[in-house]
Amino acid sequence: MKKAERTKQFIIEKSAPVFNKKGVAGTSMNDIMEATQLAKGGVYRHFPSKEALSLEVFNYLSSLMHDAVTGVVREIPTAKGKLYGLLDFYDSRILSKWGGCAILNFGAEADDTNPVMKQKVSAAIHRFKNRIIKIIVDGQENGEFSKDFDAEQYAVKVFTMYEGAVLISKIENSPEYLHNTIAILKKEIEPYII
Amino acid sequence: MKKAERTKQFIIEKSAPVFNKKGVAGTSMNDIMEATQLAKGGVYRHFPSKEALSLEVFNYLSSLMHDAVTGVVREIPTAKGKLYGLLDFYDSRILSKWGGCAILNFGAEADDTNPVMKQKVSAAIHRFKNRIIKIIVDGQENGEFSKDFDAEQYAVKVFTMYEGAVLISKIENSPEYLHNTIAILKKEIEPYII
DNA sequence: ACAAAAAGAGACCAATCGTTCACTTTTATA
DNA sequence: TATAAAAGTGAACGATTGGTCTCTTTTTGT
Repeated sequence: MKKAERTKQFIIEKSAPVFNKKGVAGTSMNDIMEATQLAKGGVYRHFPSKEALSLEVFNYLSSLMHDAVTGVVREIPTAKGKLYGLLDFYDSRILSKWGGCAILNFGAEADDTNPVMKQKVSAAIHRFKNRIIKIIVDGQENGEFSKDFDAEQYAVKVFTMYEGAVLISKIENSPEYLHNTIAILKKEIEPYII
Repeated sequence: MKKAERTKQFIIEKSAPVFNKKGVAGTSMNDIMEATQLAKGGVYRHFPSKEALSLEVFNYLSSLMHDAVTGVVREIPTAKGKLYGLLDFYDSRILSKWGGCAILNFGAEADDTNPVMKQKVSAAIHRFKNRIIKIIVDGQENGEFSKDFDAEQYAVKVFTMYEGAVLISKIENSPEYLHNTIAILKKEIEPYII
């Protein structure tokens, strides 16, 4: 009863980079077998279908990222510090290692074909956005940021520029695009710091 | 001799929205047969493989967009007008009809798996970027824009925000994200207008 | 340590994949 | 309009797809 849970998680973790790099349609169950070193029966005992596995993989990747940012941000007391820390985190981690941003990869594939996945990506975007909004609003309430700092607008800007920067950085093989983009996003906070 | 060329182009045009929506791995030759109403032999006479077709489809979509923007921009005399016209075009056209931005769709799928496609996407990004840079530099040379308008930085910003905005607009089913993003990009030109 | 239950192995399945090819139909040329 | 060349058809190919099922192995509770 405990082994099952462990193996299920193991499969998710080993499959995650495969799905993230090759896409759901581009990943075969043989790829999963190879990544997990399990036979088919071993995988299908824990997941009813490839699609079900792919959904849990997106949940895993999405939560992994979200929790990591949460951990970084929690250690920082000020709203301004949280915002910079969050941006620095997005600058450093994601690229290359696991095949880029899951929201970008799964989102671009799912938007016209997979409503269930699409909704999960939508939820992940909302978490991404809402965390930034909350940090800014908190900062406004305790006097760190001026009231004319448009939290919603800035949050969307971080999302769009970040996703676009991940895309161009990966295609051009140059992390500098992401790095410069983060630098710009940081600079744009300054006018609103009190 | 002329029929062949016409049919080849016909196949590319009918396949384009299919590949753009479902992805290369997610599109089967049966999908292409259905979209073109041709039999398998009819398709394979003009393309040696599905991959070859997908590459020509990306070229087509990429050029289609580029040429359309070129057409819009050419009609406008001033650099400032060209820049606004270009942004307005990106705001109005792309979404929904053919399944979003080809650079985003093909790029996100290809970056970790398909070096040939990846290079084509890279070339498309360069064209996107270089056109914006040229407009700005021309505007600086004829005194429309101030010299401290960072052309490269702004061009990358347009790219990243545009691609990110297309992604969030499609996932959230709300074109307003793209619309607001374009509005922000327009506003950010103002300080540099002489 | 033992028996019952859970987990994993892997042969097997029908369906679909991308691709080929012998053939028929259409097109272009004279 | 006759004919050669080009274009398109569709059955068939082996490989691979996602998924099932029976059987063996491992884990678990006592």
